[in-house]
Amino acid sequence: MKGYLWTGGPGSSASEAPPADGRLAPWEAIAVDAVGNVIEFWGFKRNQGRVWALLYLRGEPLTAGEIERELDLSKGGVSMLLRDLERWGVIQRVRLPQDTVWRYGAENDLVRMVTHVIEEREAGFVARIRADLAEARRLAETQSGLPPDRLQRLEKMATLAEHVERALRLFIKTSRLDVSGVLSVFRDEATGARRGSK
Amino acid sequence: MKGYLWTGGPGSSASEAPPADGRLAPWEAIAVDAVGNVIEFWGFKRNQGRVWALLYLRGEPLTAGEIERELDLSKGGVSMLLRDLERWGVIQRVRLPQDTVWRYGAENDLVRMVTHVIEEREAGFVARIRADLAEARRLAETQSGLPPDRLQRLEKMATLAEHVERALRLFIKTSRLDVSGVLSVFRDEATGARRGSK
DNA sequence: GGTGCAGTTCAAGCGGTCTTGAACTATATG
DNA sequence: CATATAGTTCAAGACCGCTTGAACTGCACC
Repeated sequence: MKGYLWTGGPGSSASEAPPADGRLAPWEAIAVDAVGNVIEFWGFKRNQGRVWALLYLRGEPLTAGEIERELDLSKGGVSMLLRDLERWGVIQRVRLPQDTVWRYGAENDLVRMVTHVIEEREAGFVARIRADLAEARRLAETQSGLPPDRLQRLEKMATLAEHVERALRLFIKTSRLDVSGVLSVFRDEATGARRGSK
Repeated sequence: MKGYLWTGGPGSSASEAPPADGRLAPWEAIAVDAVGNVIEFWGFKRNQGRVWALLYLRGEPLTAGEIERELDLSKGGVSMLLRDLERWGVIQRVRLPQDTVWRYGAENDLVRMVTHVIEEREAGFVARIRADLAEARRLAETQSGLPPDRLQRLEKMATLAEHVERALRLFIKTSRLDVSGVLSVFRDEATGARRGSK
């Protein structure tokens, strides 16, 4: 997640999508890219978001080949993306009765996955920072001729880090709660729809 | 902000710093790198964080040359980093009375800067996503033969986006409040210390 | 067993940002 | 004015993750 999120001009980012392949409807392309942008913003791959979004919007499971064509991705790429998404539990691999090929359907817990991964990532990251600052403090304290104000500033740094950490935790908890309401709605309708179709 | 934050092994990230230049004390190197990691995590350049941290820890203004040596950076790089930091108001350029060269001192509003930039970035980003999803919905509605459940899923997507947005806003507000207390302490002590020294 | 298609793996290339280092400008000093 | 040092700019290249595409595996069907 870097500045390149903003390098695009005033125009809508989605409209920059290359007019590549075959069937993807314009409104689908826009929605799919929007999700792709969000997911990239959160530190995942853009195409992971796009694949999930396509599967979610379609409502019924697609084959790898279909995904490949719709999103104009390479065979190998699709394989890896699907593996990641499946491992994280945001898509499901199904084999329909009289069918010989795997199909992939969207689960609805994208948000749960994002918060989960973020939580894990953030927690580990923050822990490392804390450990580093603690180590620095330990080393600094053993130094004999160190001016006291320097040590003080180091300690303030550590304090600040702790507060940021608390804020982060709170955010994750809050966003989870906030989103879970929406999620349940998601779940109810969407699974019903998928079961109903095809 | 990407996965490369985690590619480092189990060891502390700070300890991987190359044993390059001259004077930087070990505890300083660790603290400086820790801040660098945080700042990179938030979408800035690692070295921007390292420069600020060095200036903050030292308490008194340094010259560009000193920074260059301490952090083992190139002349040109230091110049650009300092310009960025100054523009954002997190360091201050000062010329001491009987001195001919510029020196740079840390301001204490690093956090204010981070939340500010994040706020701006996030707001613009979220707005774009919303616009894209709205556009997609508009297009989808004009389609005649579209199954109603598809449209429904698109709408749910938009709803979800709004909720995430709300959560984000809340986070920024909260973290600001939470951190402002710490900040004031920072300000009091640190400016005093800087004024007192040299 | 042979053929064809679905799916996986991974080295190589691409596209992006960050850093470097040399040329250039500005400023102080003899 | 000449010289030296501080500071800026920017093209070239380092660096790094993502995607591609070809080789490979697995499986079904003839």
